[in-house]
Amino acid sequence: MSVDTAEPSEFSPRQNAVLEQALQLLVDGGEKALTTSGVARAANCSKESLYKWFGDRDGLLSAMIAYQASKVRTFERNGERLTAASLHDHVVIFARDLLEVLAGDVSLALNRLAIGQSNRDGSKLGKLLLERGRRQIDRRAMALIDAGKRAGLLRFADADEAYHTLYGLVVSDLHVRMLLGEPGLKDTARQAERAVTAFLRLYGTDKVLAEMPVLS
Amino acid sequence: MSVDTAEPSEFSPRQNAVLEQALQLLVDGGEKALTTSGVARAANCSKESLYKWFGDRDGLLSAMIAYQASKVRTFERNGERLTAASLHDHVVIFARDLLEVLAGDVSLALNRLAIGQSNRDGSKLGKLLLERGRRQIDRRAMALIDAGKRAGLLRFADADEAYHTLYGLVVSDLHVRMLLGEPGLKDTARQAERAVTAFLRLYGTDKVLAEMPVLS
DNA sequence: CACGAACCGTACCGTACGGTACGTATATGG
DNA sequence: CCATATACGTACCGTACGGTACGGTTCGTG
Repeated sequence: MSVDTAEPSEFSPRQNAVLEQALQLLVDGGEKALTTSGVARAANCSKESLYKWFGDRDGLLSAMIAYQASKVRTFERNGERLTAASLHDHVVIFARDLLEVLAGDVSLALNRLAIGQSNRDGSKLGKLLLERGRRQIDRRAMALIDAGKRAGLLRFADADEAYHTLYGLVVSDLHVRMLLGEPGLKDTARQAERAVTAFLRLYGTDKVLAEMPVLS
Repeated sequence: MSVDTAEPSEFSPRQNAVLEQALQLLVDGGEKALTTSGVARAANCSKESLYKWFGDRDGLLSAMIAYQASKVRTFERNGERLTAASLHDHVVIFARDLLEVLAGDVSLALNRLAIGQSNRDGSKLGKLLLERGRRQIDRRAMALIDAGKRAGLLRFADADEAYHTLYGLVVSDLHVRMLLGEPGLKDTARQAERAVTAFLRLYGTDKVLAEMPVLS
């Protein structure tokens, strides 16, 4: 396992601590609770410092996204040989991780924030969130899918298409429902298993299909 | 074709016109642009009337959702006999309609609004949006899927599970990306076709699979 | 015509936010 | 010991919003 190297802390430790407090505030009370005065009070810093460090409120929001993205690191698979069983397991683990990330407090809060602003700031935050937050997980999935293809376990023409199919099967409308505040959507395990079964049925080669339960 | 009977206009025509203006304002400028004064000005009505009709700002937002939901009516299939080809076509049409609805200006604006508020109002708007906005499309899809099963074209144990699979295949992460403001996601036709192909491959009986192109 | 209800336009109030300015404390470096 | 920089805390300003009050106007009804 090798961890991705992140640019070492875009911000100073003090600033990171402030951003942490800001995220906590956002998670607890939503965007409305995220006032510059509130952040300063919660983080024991001055508003003047906030504006010096982050420019303005939007800069603070961007910094929060960048900071959170820098915290979430995803591990690359090592190059061990894939079998039908281990591919299945890896994809299931990926699916669960994906659902877990999307269901996280901070992730939901930041997505809500970016979505709420997306039609008045030209979707600056949204772009940031997609680029910094999703690239990691996208790369991990693509690497996994590609490895499956090289091992003769998966078959597809367009890897991106296959990945988006997997994503849709795993997430369905869960993300939007969670963003809308629907409670009780935590049964990720079964959902992940079903999604992976369907994905392998669609893209698996005979080697994989042979080990799957028959359609009853 | 029979149109669903909607409770005839929860609001007066004048109020509907006001809500229409409010929606326009929301679409154009986001939540921040949706001020009570702005709505009153745009709709040529008084703030006092707004508060008399809708109680407070939240009541106005709820009314906007209810009004929009009352506008979107979906048609029920008539009971003609389904064949493999017509099932395919109907599902494709459904998929396209679904993407078209989700990509609509007003739909996106209302979803953004509800999501933005969902962690400070106990997700009242979110619940409303899911209940009033989604039930129609859900029912249409369930009816279609059920008809497919009765015609011996589809096979599944849990219709809800099958529907969510279809939804995920069709929408993938498109909805969230659109909510985040990502531009250029309008190639719905191909996306719908691919999704339906995958869905039928997963849930179609031999009658359906026989008419599908082989996996190359 | 007279009366009342509904409604419009505007002015107003309290509040809370984003952003700025200032006085003070702490720390670093010569 | 002084000088400079950094940051804290507080007070302040302008603005804009949600919500209310009020006078004037339209319109339906007896």
